[in-house]
Amino acid sequence: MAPARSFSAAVEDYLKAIYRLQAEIGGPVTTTELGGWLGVTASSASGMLRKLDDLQLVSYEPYRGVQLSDSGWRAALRVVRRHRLLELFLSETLGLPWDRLHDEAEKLEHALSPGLCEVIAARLGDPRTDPHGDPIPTTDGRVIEAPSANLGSSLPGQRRRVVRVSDRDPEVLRLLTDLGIALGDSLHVRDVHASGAVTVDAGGGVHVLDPHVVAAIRVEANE
Amino acid sequence: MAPARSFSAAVEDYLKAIYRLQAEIGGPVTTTELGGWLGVTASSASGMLRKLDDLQLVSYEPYRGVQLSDSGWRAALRVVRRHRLLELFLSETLGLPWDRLHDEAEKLEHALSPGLCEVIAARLGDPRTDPHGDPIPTTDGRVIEAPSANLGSSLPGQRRRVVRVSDRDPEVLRLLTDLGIALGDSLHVRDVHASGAVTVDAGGGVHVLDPHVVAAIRVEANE
DNA sequence: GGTCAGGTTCAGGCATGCCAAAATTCTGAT
DNA sequence: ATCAGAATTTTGGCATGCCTGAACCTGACC
Repeated sequence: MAPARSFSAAVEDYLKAIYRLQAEIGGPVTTTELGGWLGVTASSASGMLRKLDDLQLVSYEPYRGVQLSDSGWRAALRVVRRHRLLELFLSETLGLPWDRLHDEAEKLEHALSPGLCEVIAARLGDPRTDPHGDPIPTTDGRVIEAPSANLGSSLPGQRRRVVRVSDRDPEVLRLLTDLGIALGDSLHVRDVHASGAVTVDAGGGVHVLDPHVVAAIRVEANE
Repeated sequence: MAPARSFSAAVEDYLKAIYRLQAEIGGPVTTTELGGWLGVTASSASGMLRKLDDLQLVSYEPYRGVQLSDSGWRAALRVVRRHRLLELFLSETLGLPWDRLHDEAEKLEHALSPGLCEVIAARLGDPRTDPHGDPIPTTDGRVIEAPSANLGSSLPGQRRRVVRVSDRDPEVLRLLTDLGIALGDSLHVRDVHASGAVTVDAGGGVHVLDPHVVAAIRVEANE
């Protein structure tokens, strides 16, 4: 079994970012993408990537992009697990609205000990998903991604259930709250515009969701 | 009203340590004491003190010791508030035993946003004391210290109630748990030894508490 | 094989820590 | 009361981690 050392907050943030970007674009992650995502310059990212490579957390070919190594992958999942458990914990125990969960968890996750993390998990009944529908990795490093599709790939007339919403942009989450759209809700797709906007009937009313919002919403794969 | 900036974890730790030591010894705090408390060399502490003085958080006379300034005092109380609320929160929501609270809170306190802190406070019903009996400072910077005395200053024959136990040493807390002594319990003082040890009847049995343990226990001032 | 967007390296900044050496204050003996 | 040695404190030099901007490479494409 891996030593499961603990890493600096910066290292954890990089690992998590690489994990997320890699999943999103399905291939090696670019220095600039990474820096952009983390809000640091490309030169900072480049420097850190060399370090992560030395630590064997990523495999990094200069000028070619990065990918998580096996141990980097496991380390990233540990951080993601902490993050998502914290989001759920804050939501359950404090009733924090979902648009505030991400930022708070982002800060706390680096200070959460593995021991306390598991106490929280146990208390929550070893949950599988967080309040945004994101799967919570297990302690032994598995993630069960329920198949889902972008709302934008829906066709007019379809009825789709919201199964996952990106926690990255609080604005979007607040908007959805205001529109009365929550996780698990069923949306009737009325129209898919060329611009990427989608018109949906959410039960409470008909709304035009702009592309930015559409991109944040994932729906069940079929039905 | 003060700007209430936010400080680095290191700065917060120094402020909290100065706050605590100042209260304990009732006067300016020494560089070496501070370093010892924080597990850092005196030279590191000295360097930080100059910085804190520049930030106007302390008044620092080289070679003469430090004292918190007004704004340093308020900043320290904010950290203490976060720490103690977290301890209570972890205890209430997770049932974490009191010997594990301090260390977890110590790490989390630097990552807890003011907003979330107040959500927690509200959820707990704006409590006044934490699980060790330490008073929780209010948002406007007041601390109500209930009068209490060291267990060691008791006299044989007295009956004293445990109102506060130092959270600094988990060992002591575990020992007390094992002996069945908890906050609020009544102790019958049997004997006070020259060594500083105290023999008590705790209801569940008679125990000789060594000076280290005695020093951690505070009892109600009178009865 | 030149161009240029993207990537890397270099020099340097800030925060914090350490050790060793210098400075200061304290203490106890005369 | 004084002063030498002990104890404490500060300073200076250096290390690490992470960041930045500027200058310099690379490699993919025309």
